[in-house]
Amino acid sequence: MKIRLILVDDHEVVRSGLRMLLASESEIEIVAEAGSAVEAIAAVQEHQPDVVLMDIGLPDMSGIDATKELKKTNPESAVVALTIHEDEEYFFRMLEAGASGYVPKRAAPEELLTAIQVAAAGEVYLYPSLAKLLVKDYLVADAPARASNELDGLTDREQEVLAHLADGASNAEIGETLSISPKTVARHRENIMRKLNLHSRIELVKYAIRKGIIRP
Amino acid sequence: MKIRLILVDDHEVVRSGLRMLLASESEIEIVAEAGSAVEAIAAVQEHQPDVVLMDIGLPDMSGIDATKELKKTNPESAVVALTIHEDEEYFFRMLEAGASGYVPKRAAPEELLTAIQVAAAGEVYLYPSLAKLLVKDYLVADAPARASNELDGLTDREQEVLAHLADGASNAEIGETLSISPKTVARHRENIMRKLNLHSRIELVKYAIRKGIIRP
DNA sequence: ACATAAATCGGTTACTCACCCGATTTACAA
DNA sequence: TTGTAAATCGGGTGAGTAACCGATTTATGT
Repeated sequence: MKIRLILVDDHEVVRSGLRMLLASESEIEIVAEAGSAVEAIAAVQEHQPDVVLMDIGLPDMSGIDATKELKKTNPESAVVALTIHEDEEYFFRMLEAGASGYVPKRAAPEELLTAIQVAAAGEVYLYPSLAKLLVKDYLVADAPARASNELDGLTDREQEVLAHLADGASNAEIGETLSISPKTVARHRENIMRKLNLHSRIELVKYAIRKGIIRP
Repeated sequence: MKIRLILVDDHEVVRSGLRMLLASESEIEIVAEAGSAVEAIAAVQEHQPDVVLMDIGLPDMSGIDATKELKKTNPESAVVALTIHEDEEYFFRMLEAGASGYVPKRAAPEELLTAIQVAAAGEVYLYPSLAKLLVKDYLVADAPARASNELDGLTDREQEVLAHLADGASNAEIGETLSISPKTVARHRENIMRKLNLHSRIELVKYAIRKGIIRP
């Protein structure tokens, strides 16, 4: 079963180069080409390819927006970005648009072939320098959740009360669920606020979200 | 400049197989081997390799914890996980431990070589099925930020007031900064709460964080 | 010209909050 | 044994909140 592919790039020379390169691969069949975003969208709807090799710098619309359009009508067609851009910005926006692969034009030809095969198989190919960016993003994004467990000297009971406070419960409600007096809850709250140097329930909520105690 | 590598796996046969495979690559030099986590940590401190090829299922300590230890003392040594596990769980925990690559044992030998070279170059190699997991995680994690801009019919002024409310300001403070009566601020707050079906400032804070209006 | 929405201002009321004061019991460590 | 810390309970006060009621002015559009 051949991989049915559409080439999208506004430069004829680039397309012919890619055609030559990919023609040597018997697994790949180029069913159409496009020099603009609108041509690409039309070609995809007509041919329903397995993979779309998408440039980002197109004359009429960015490859990112083109990919979003494609994914609306033909979500089964995998999109591989092939571009000169190696910035964080373009990379992440292409992922959000629904791309299954991202390969800079400076990459080795074998890497492009790999990316196409991977995308056709429903997986994701990330060029190493960009994989690094994504991992970095993952680590900083989930950092707060992992940075918890150090709750600045709060006792067990205080942490328990904090969880309910941040959830939006009143002193009375918390007292009921924990089977203690609302005044005791208020006392715990005072101690929490003093220890954390916070002065309102809203600051408590933000603190709890930062520490991963509750979700927004 | 050869890539100096340490093999970590508790099965002698696996190590000898990898030794054979990697010996054929002139770029790679195996400087040590280890059959357990403690051996691995000692070997890394002694040889300071460019890359550590790390199994996860070790007898004394998991490869994940071993990687964490390694990264504390020798952060320059890149770790590539080579394992039978393809679960989300192990993969993400290995990333958090500081791995620069993750290759399942079922992968093709060339992919392992690529991963080692990529890791030695300071980049990150992700096997496609796992890259897909990471991209998926990225898309769901950042979904709230992108889901904003649709602020459920709030007027400009209401959004402005909401931002200050979620920041923790009182009606009086907001009135001062916006040069309007605190009663007007309260009125805006009422309208906001009715439109969003929220009933406390704390819920407003969580809403604002979900929508990306403020940071926790 | 009339309707609609937005933005503004005022009053009232029950409730909660944040902060202060006091206290006892329990438990664990110096 | 004598602290110290944690957890519990209570009173009091001024400020703020959430919820209703009312109103006017100013656009914007039909």
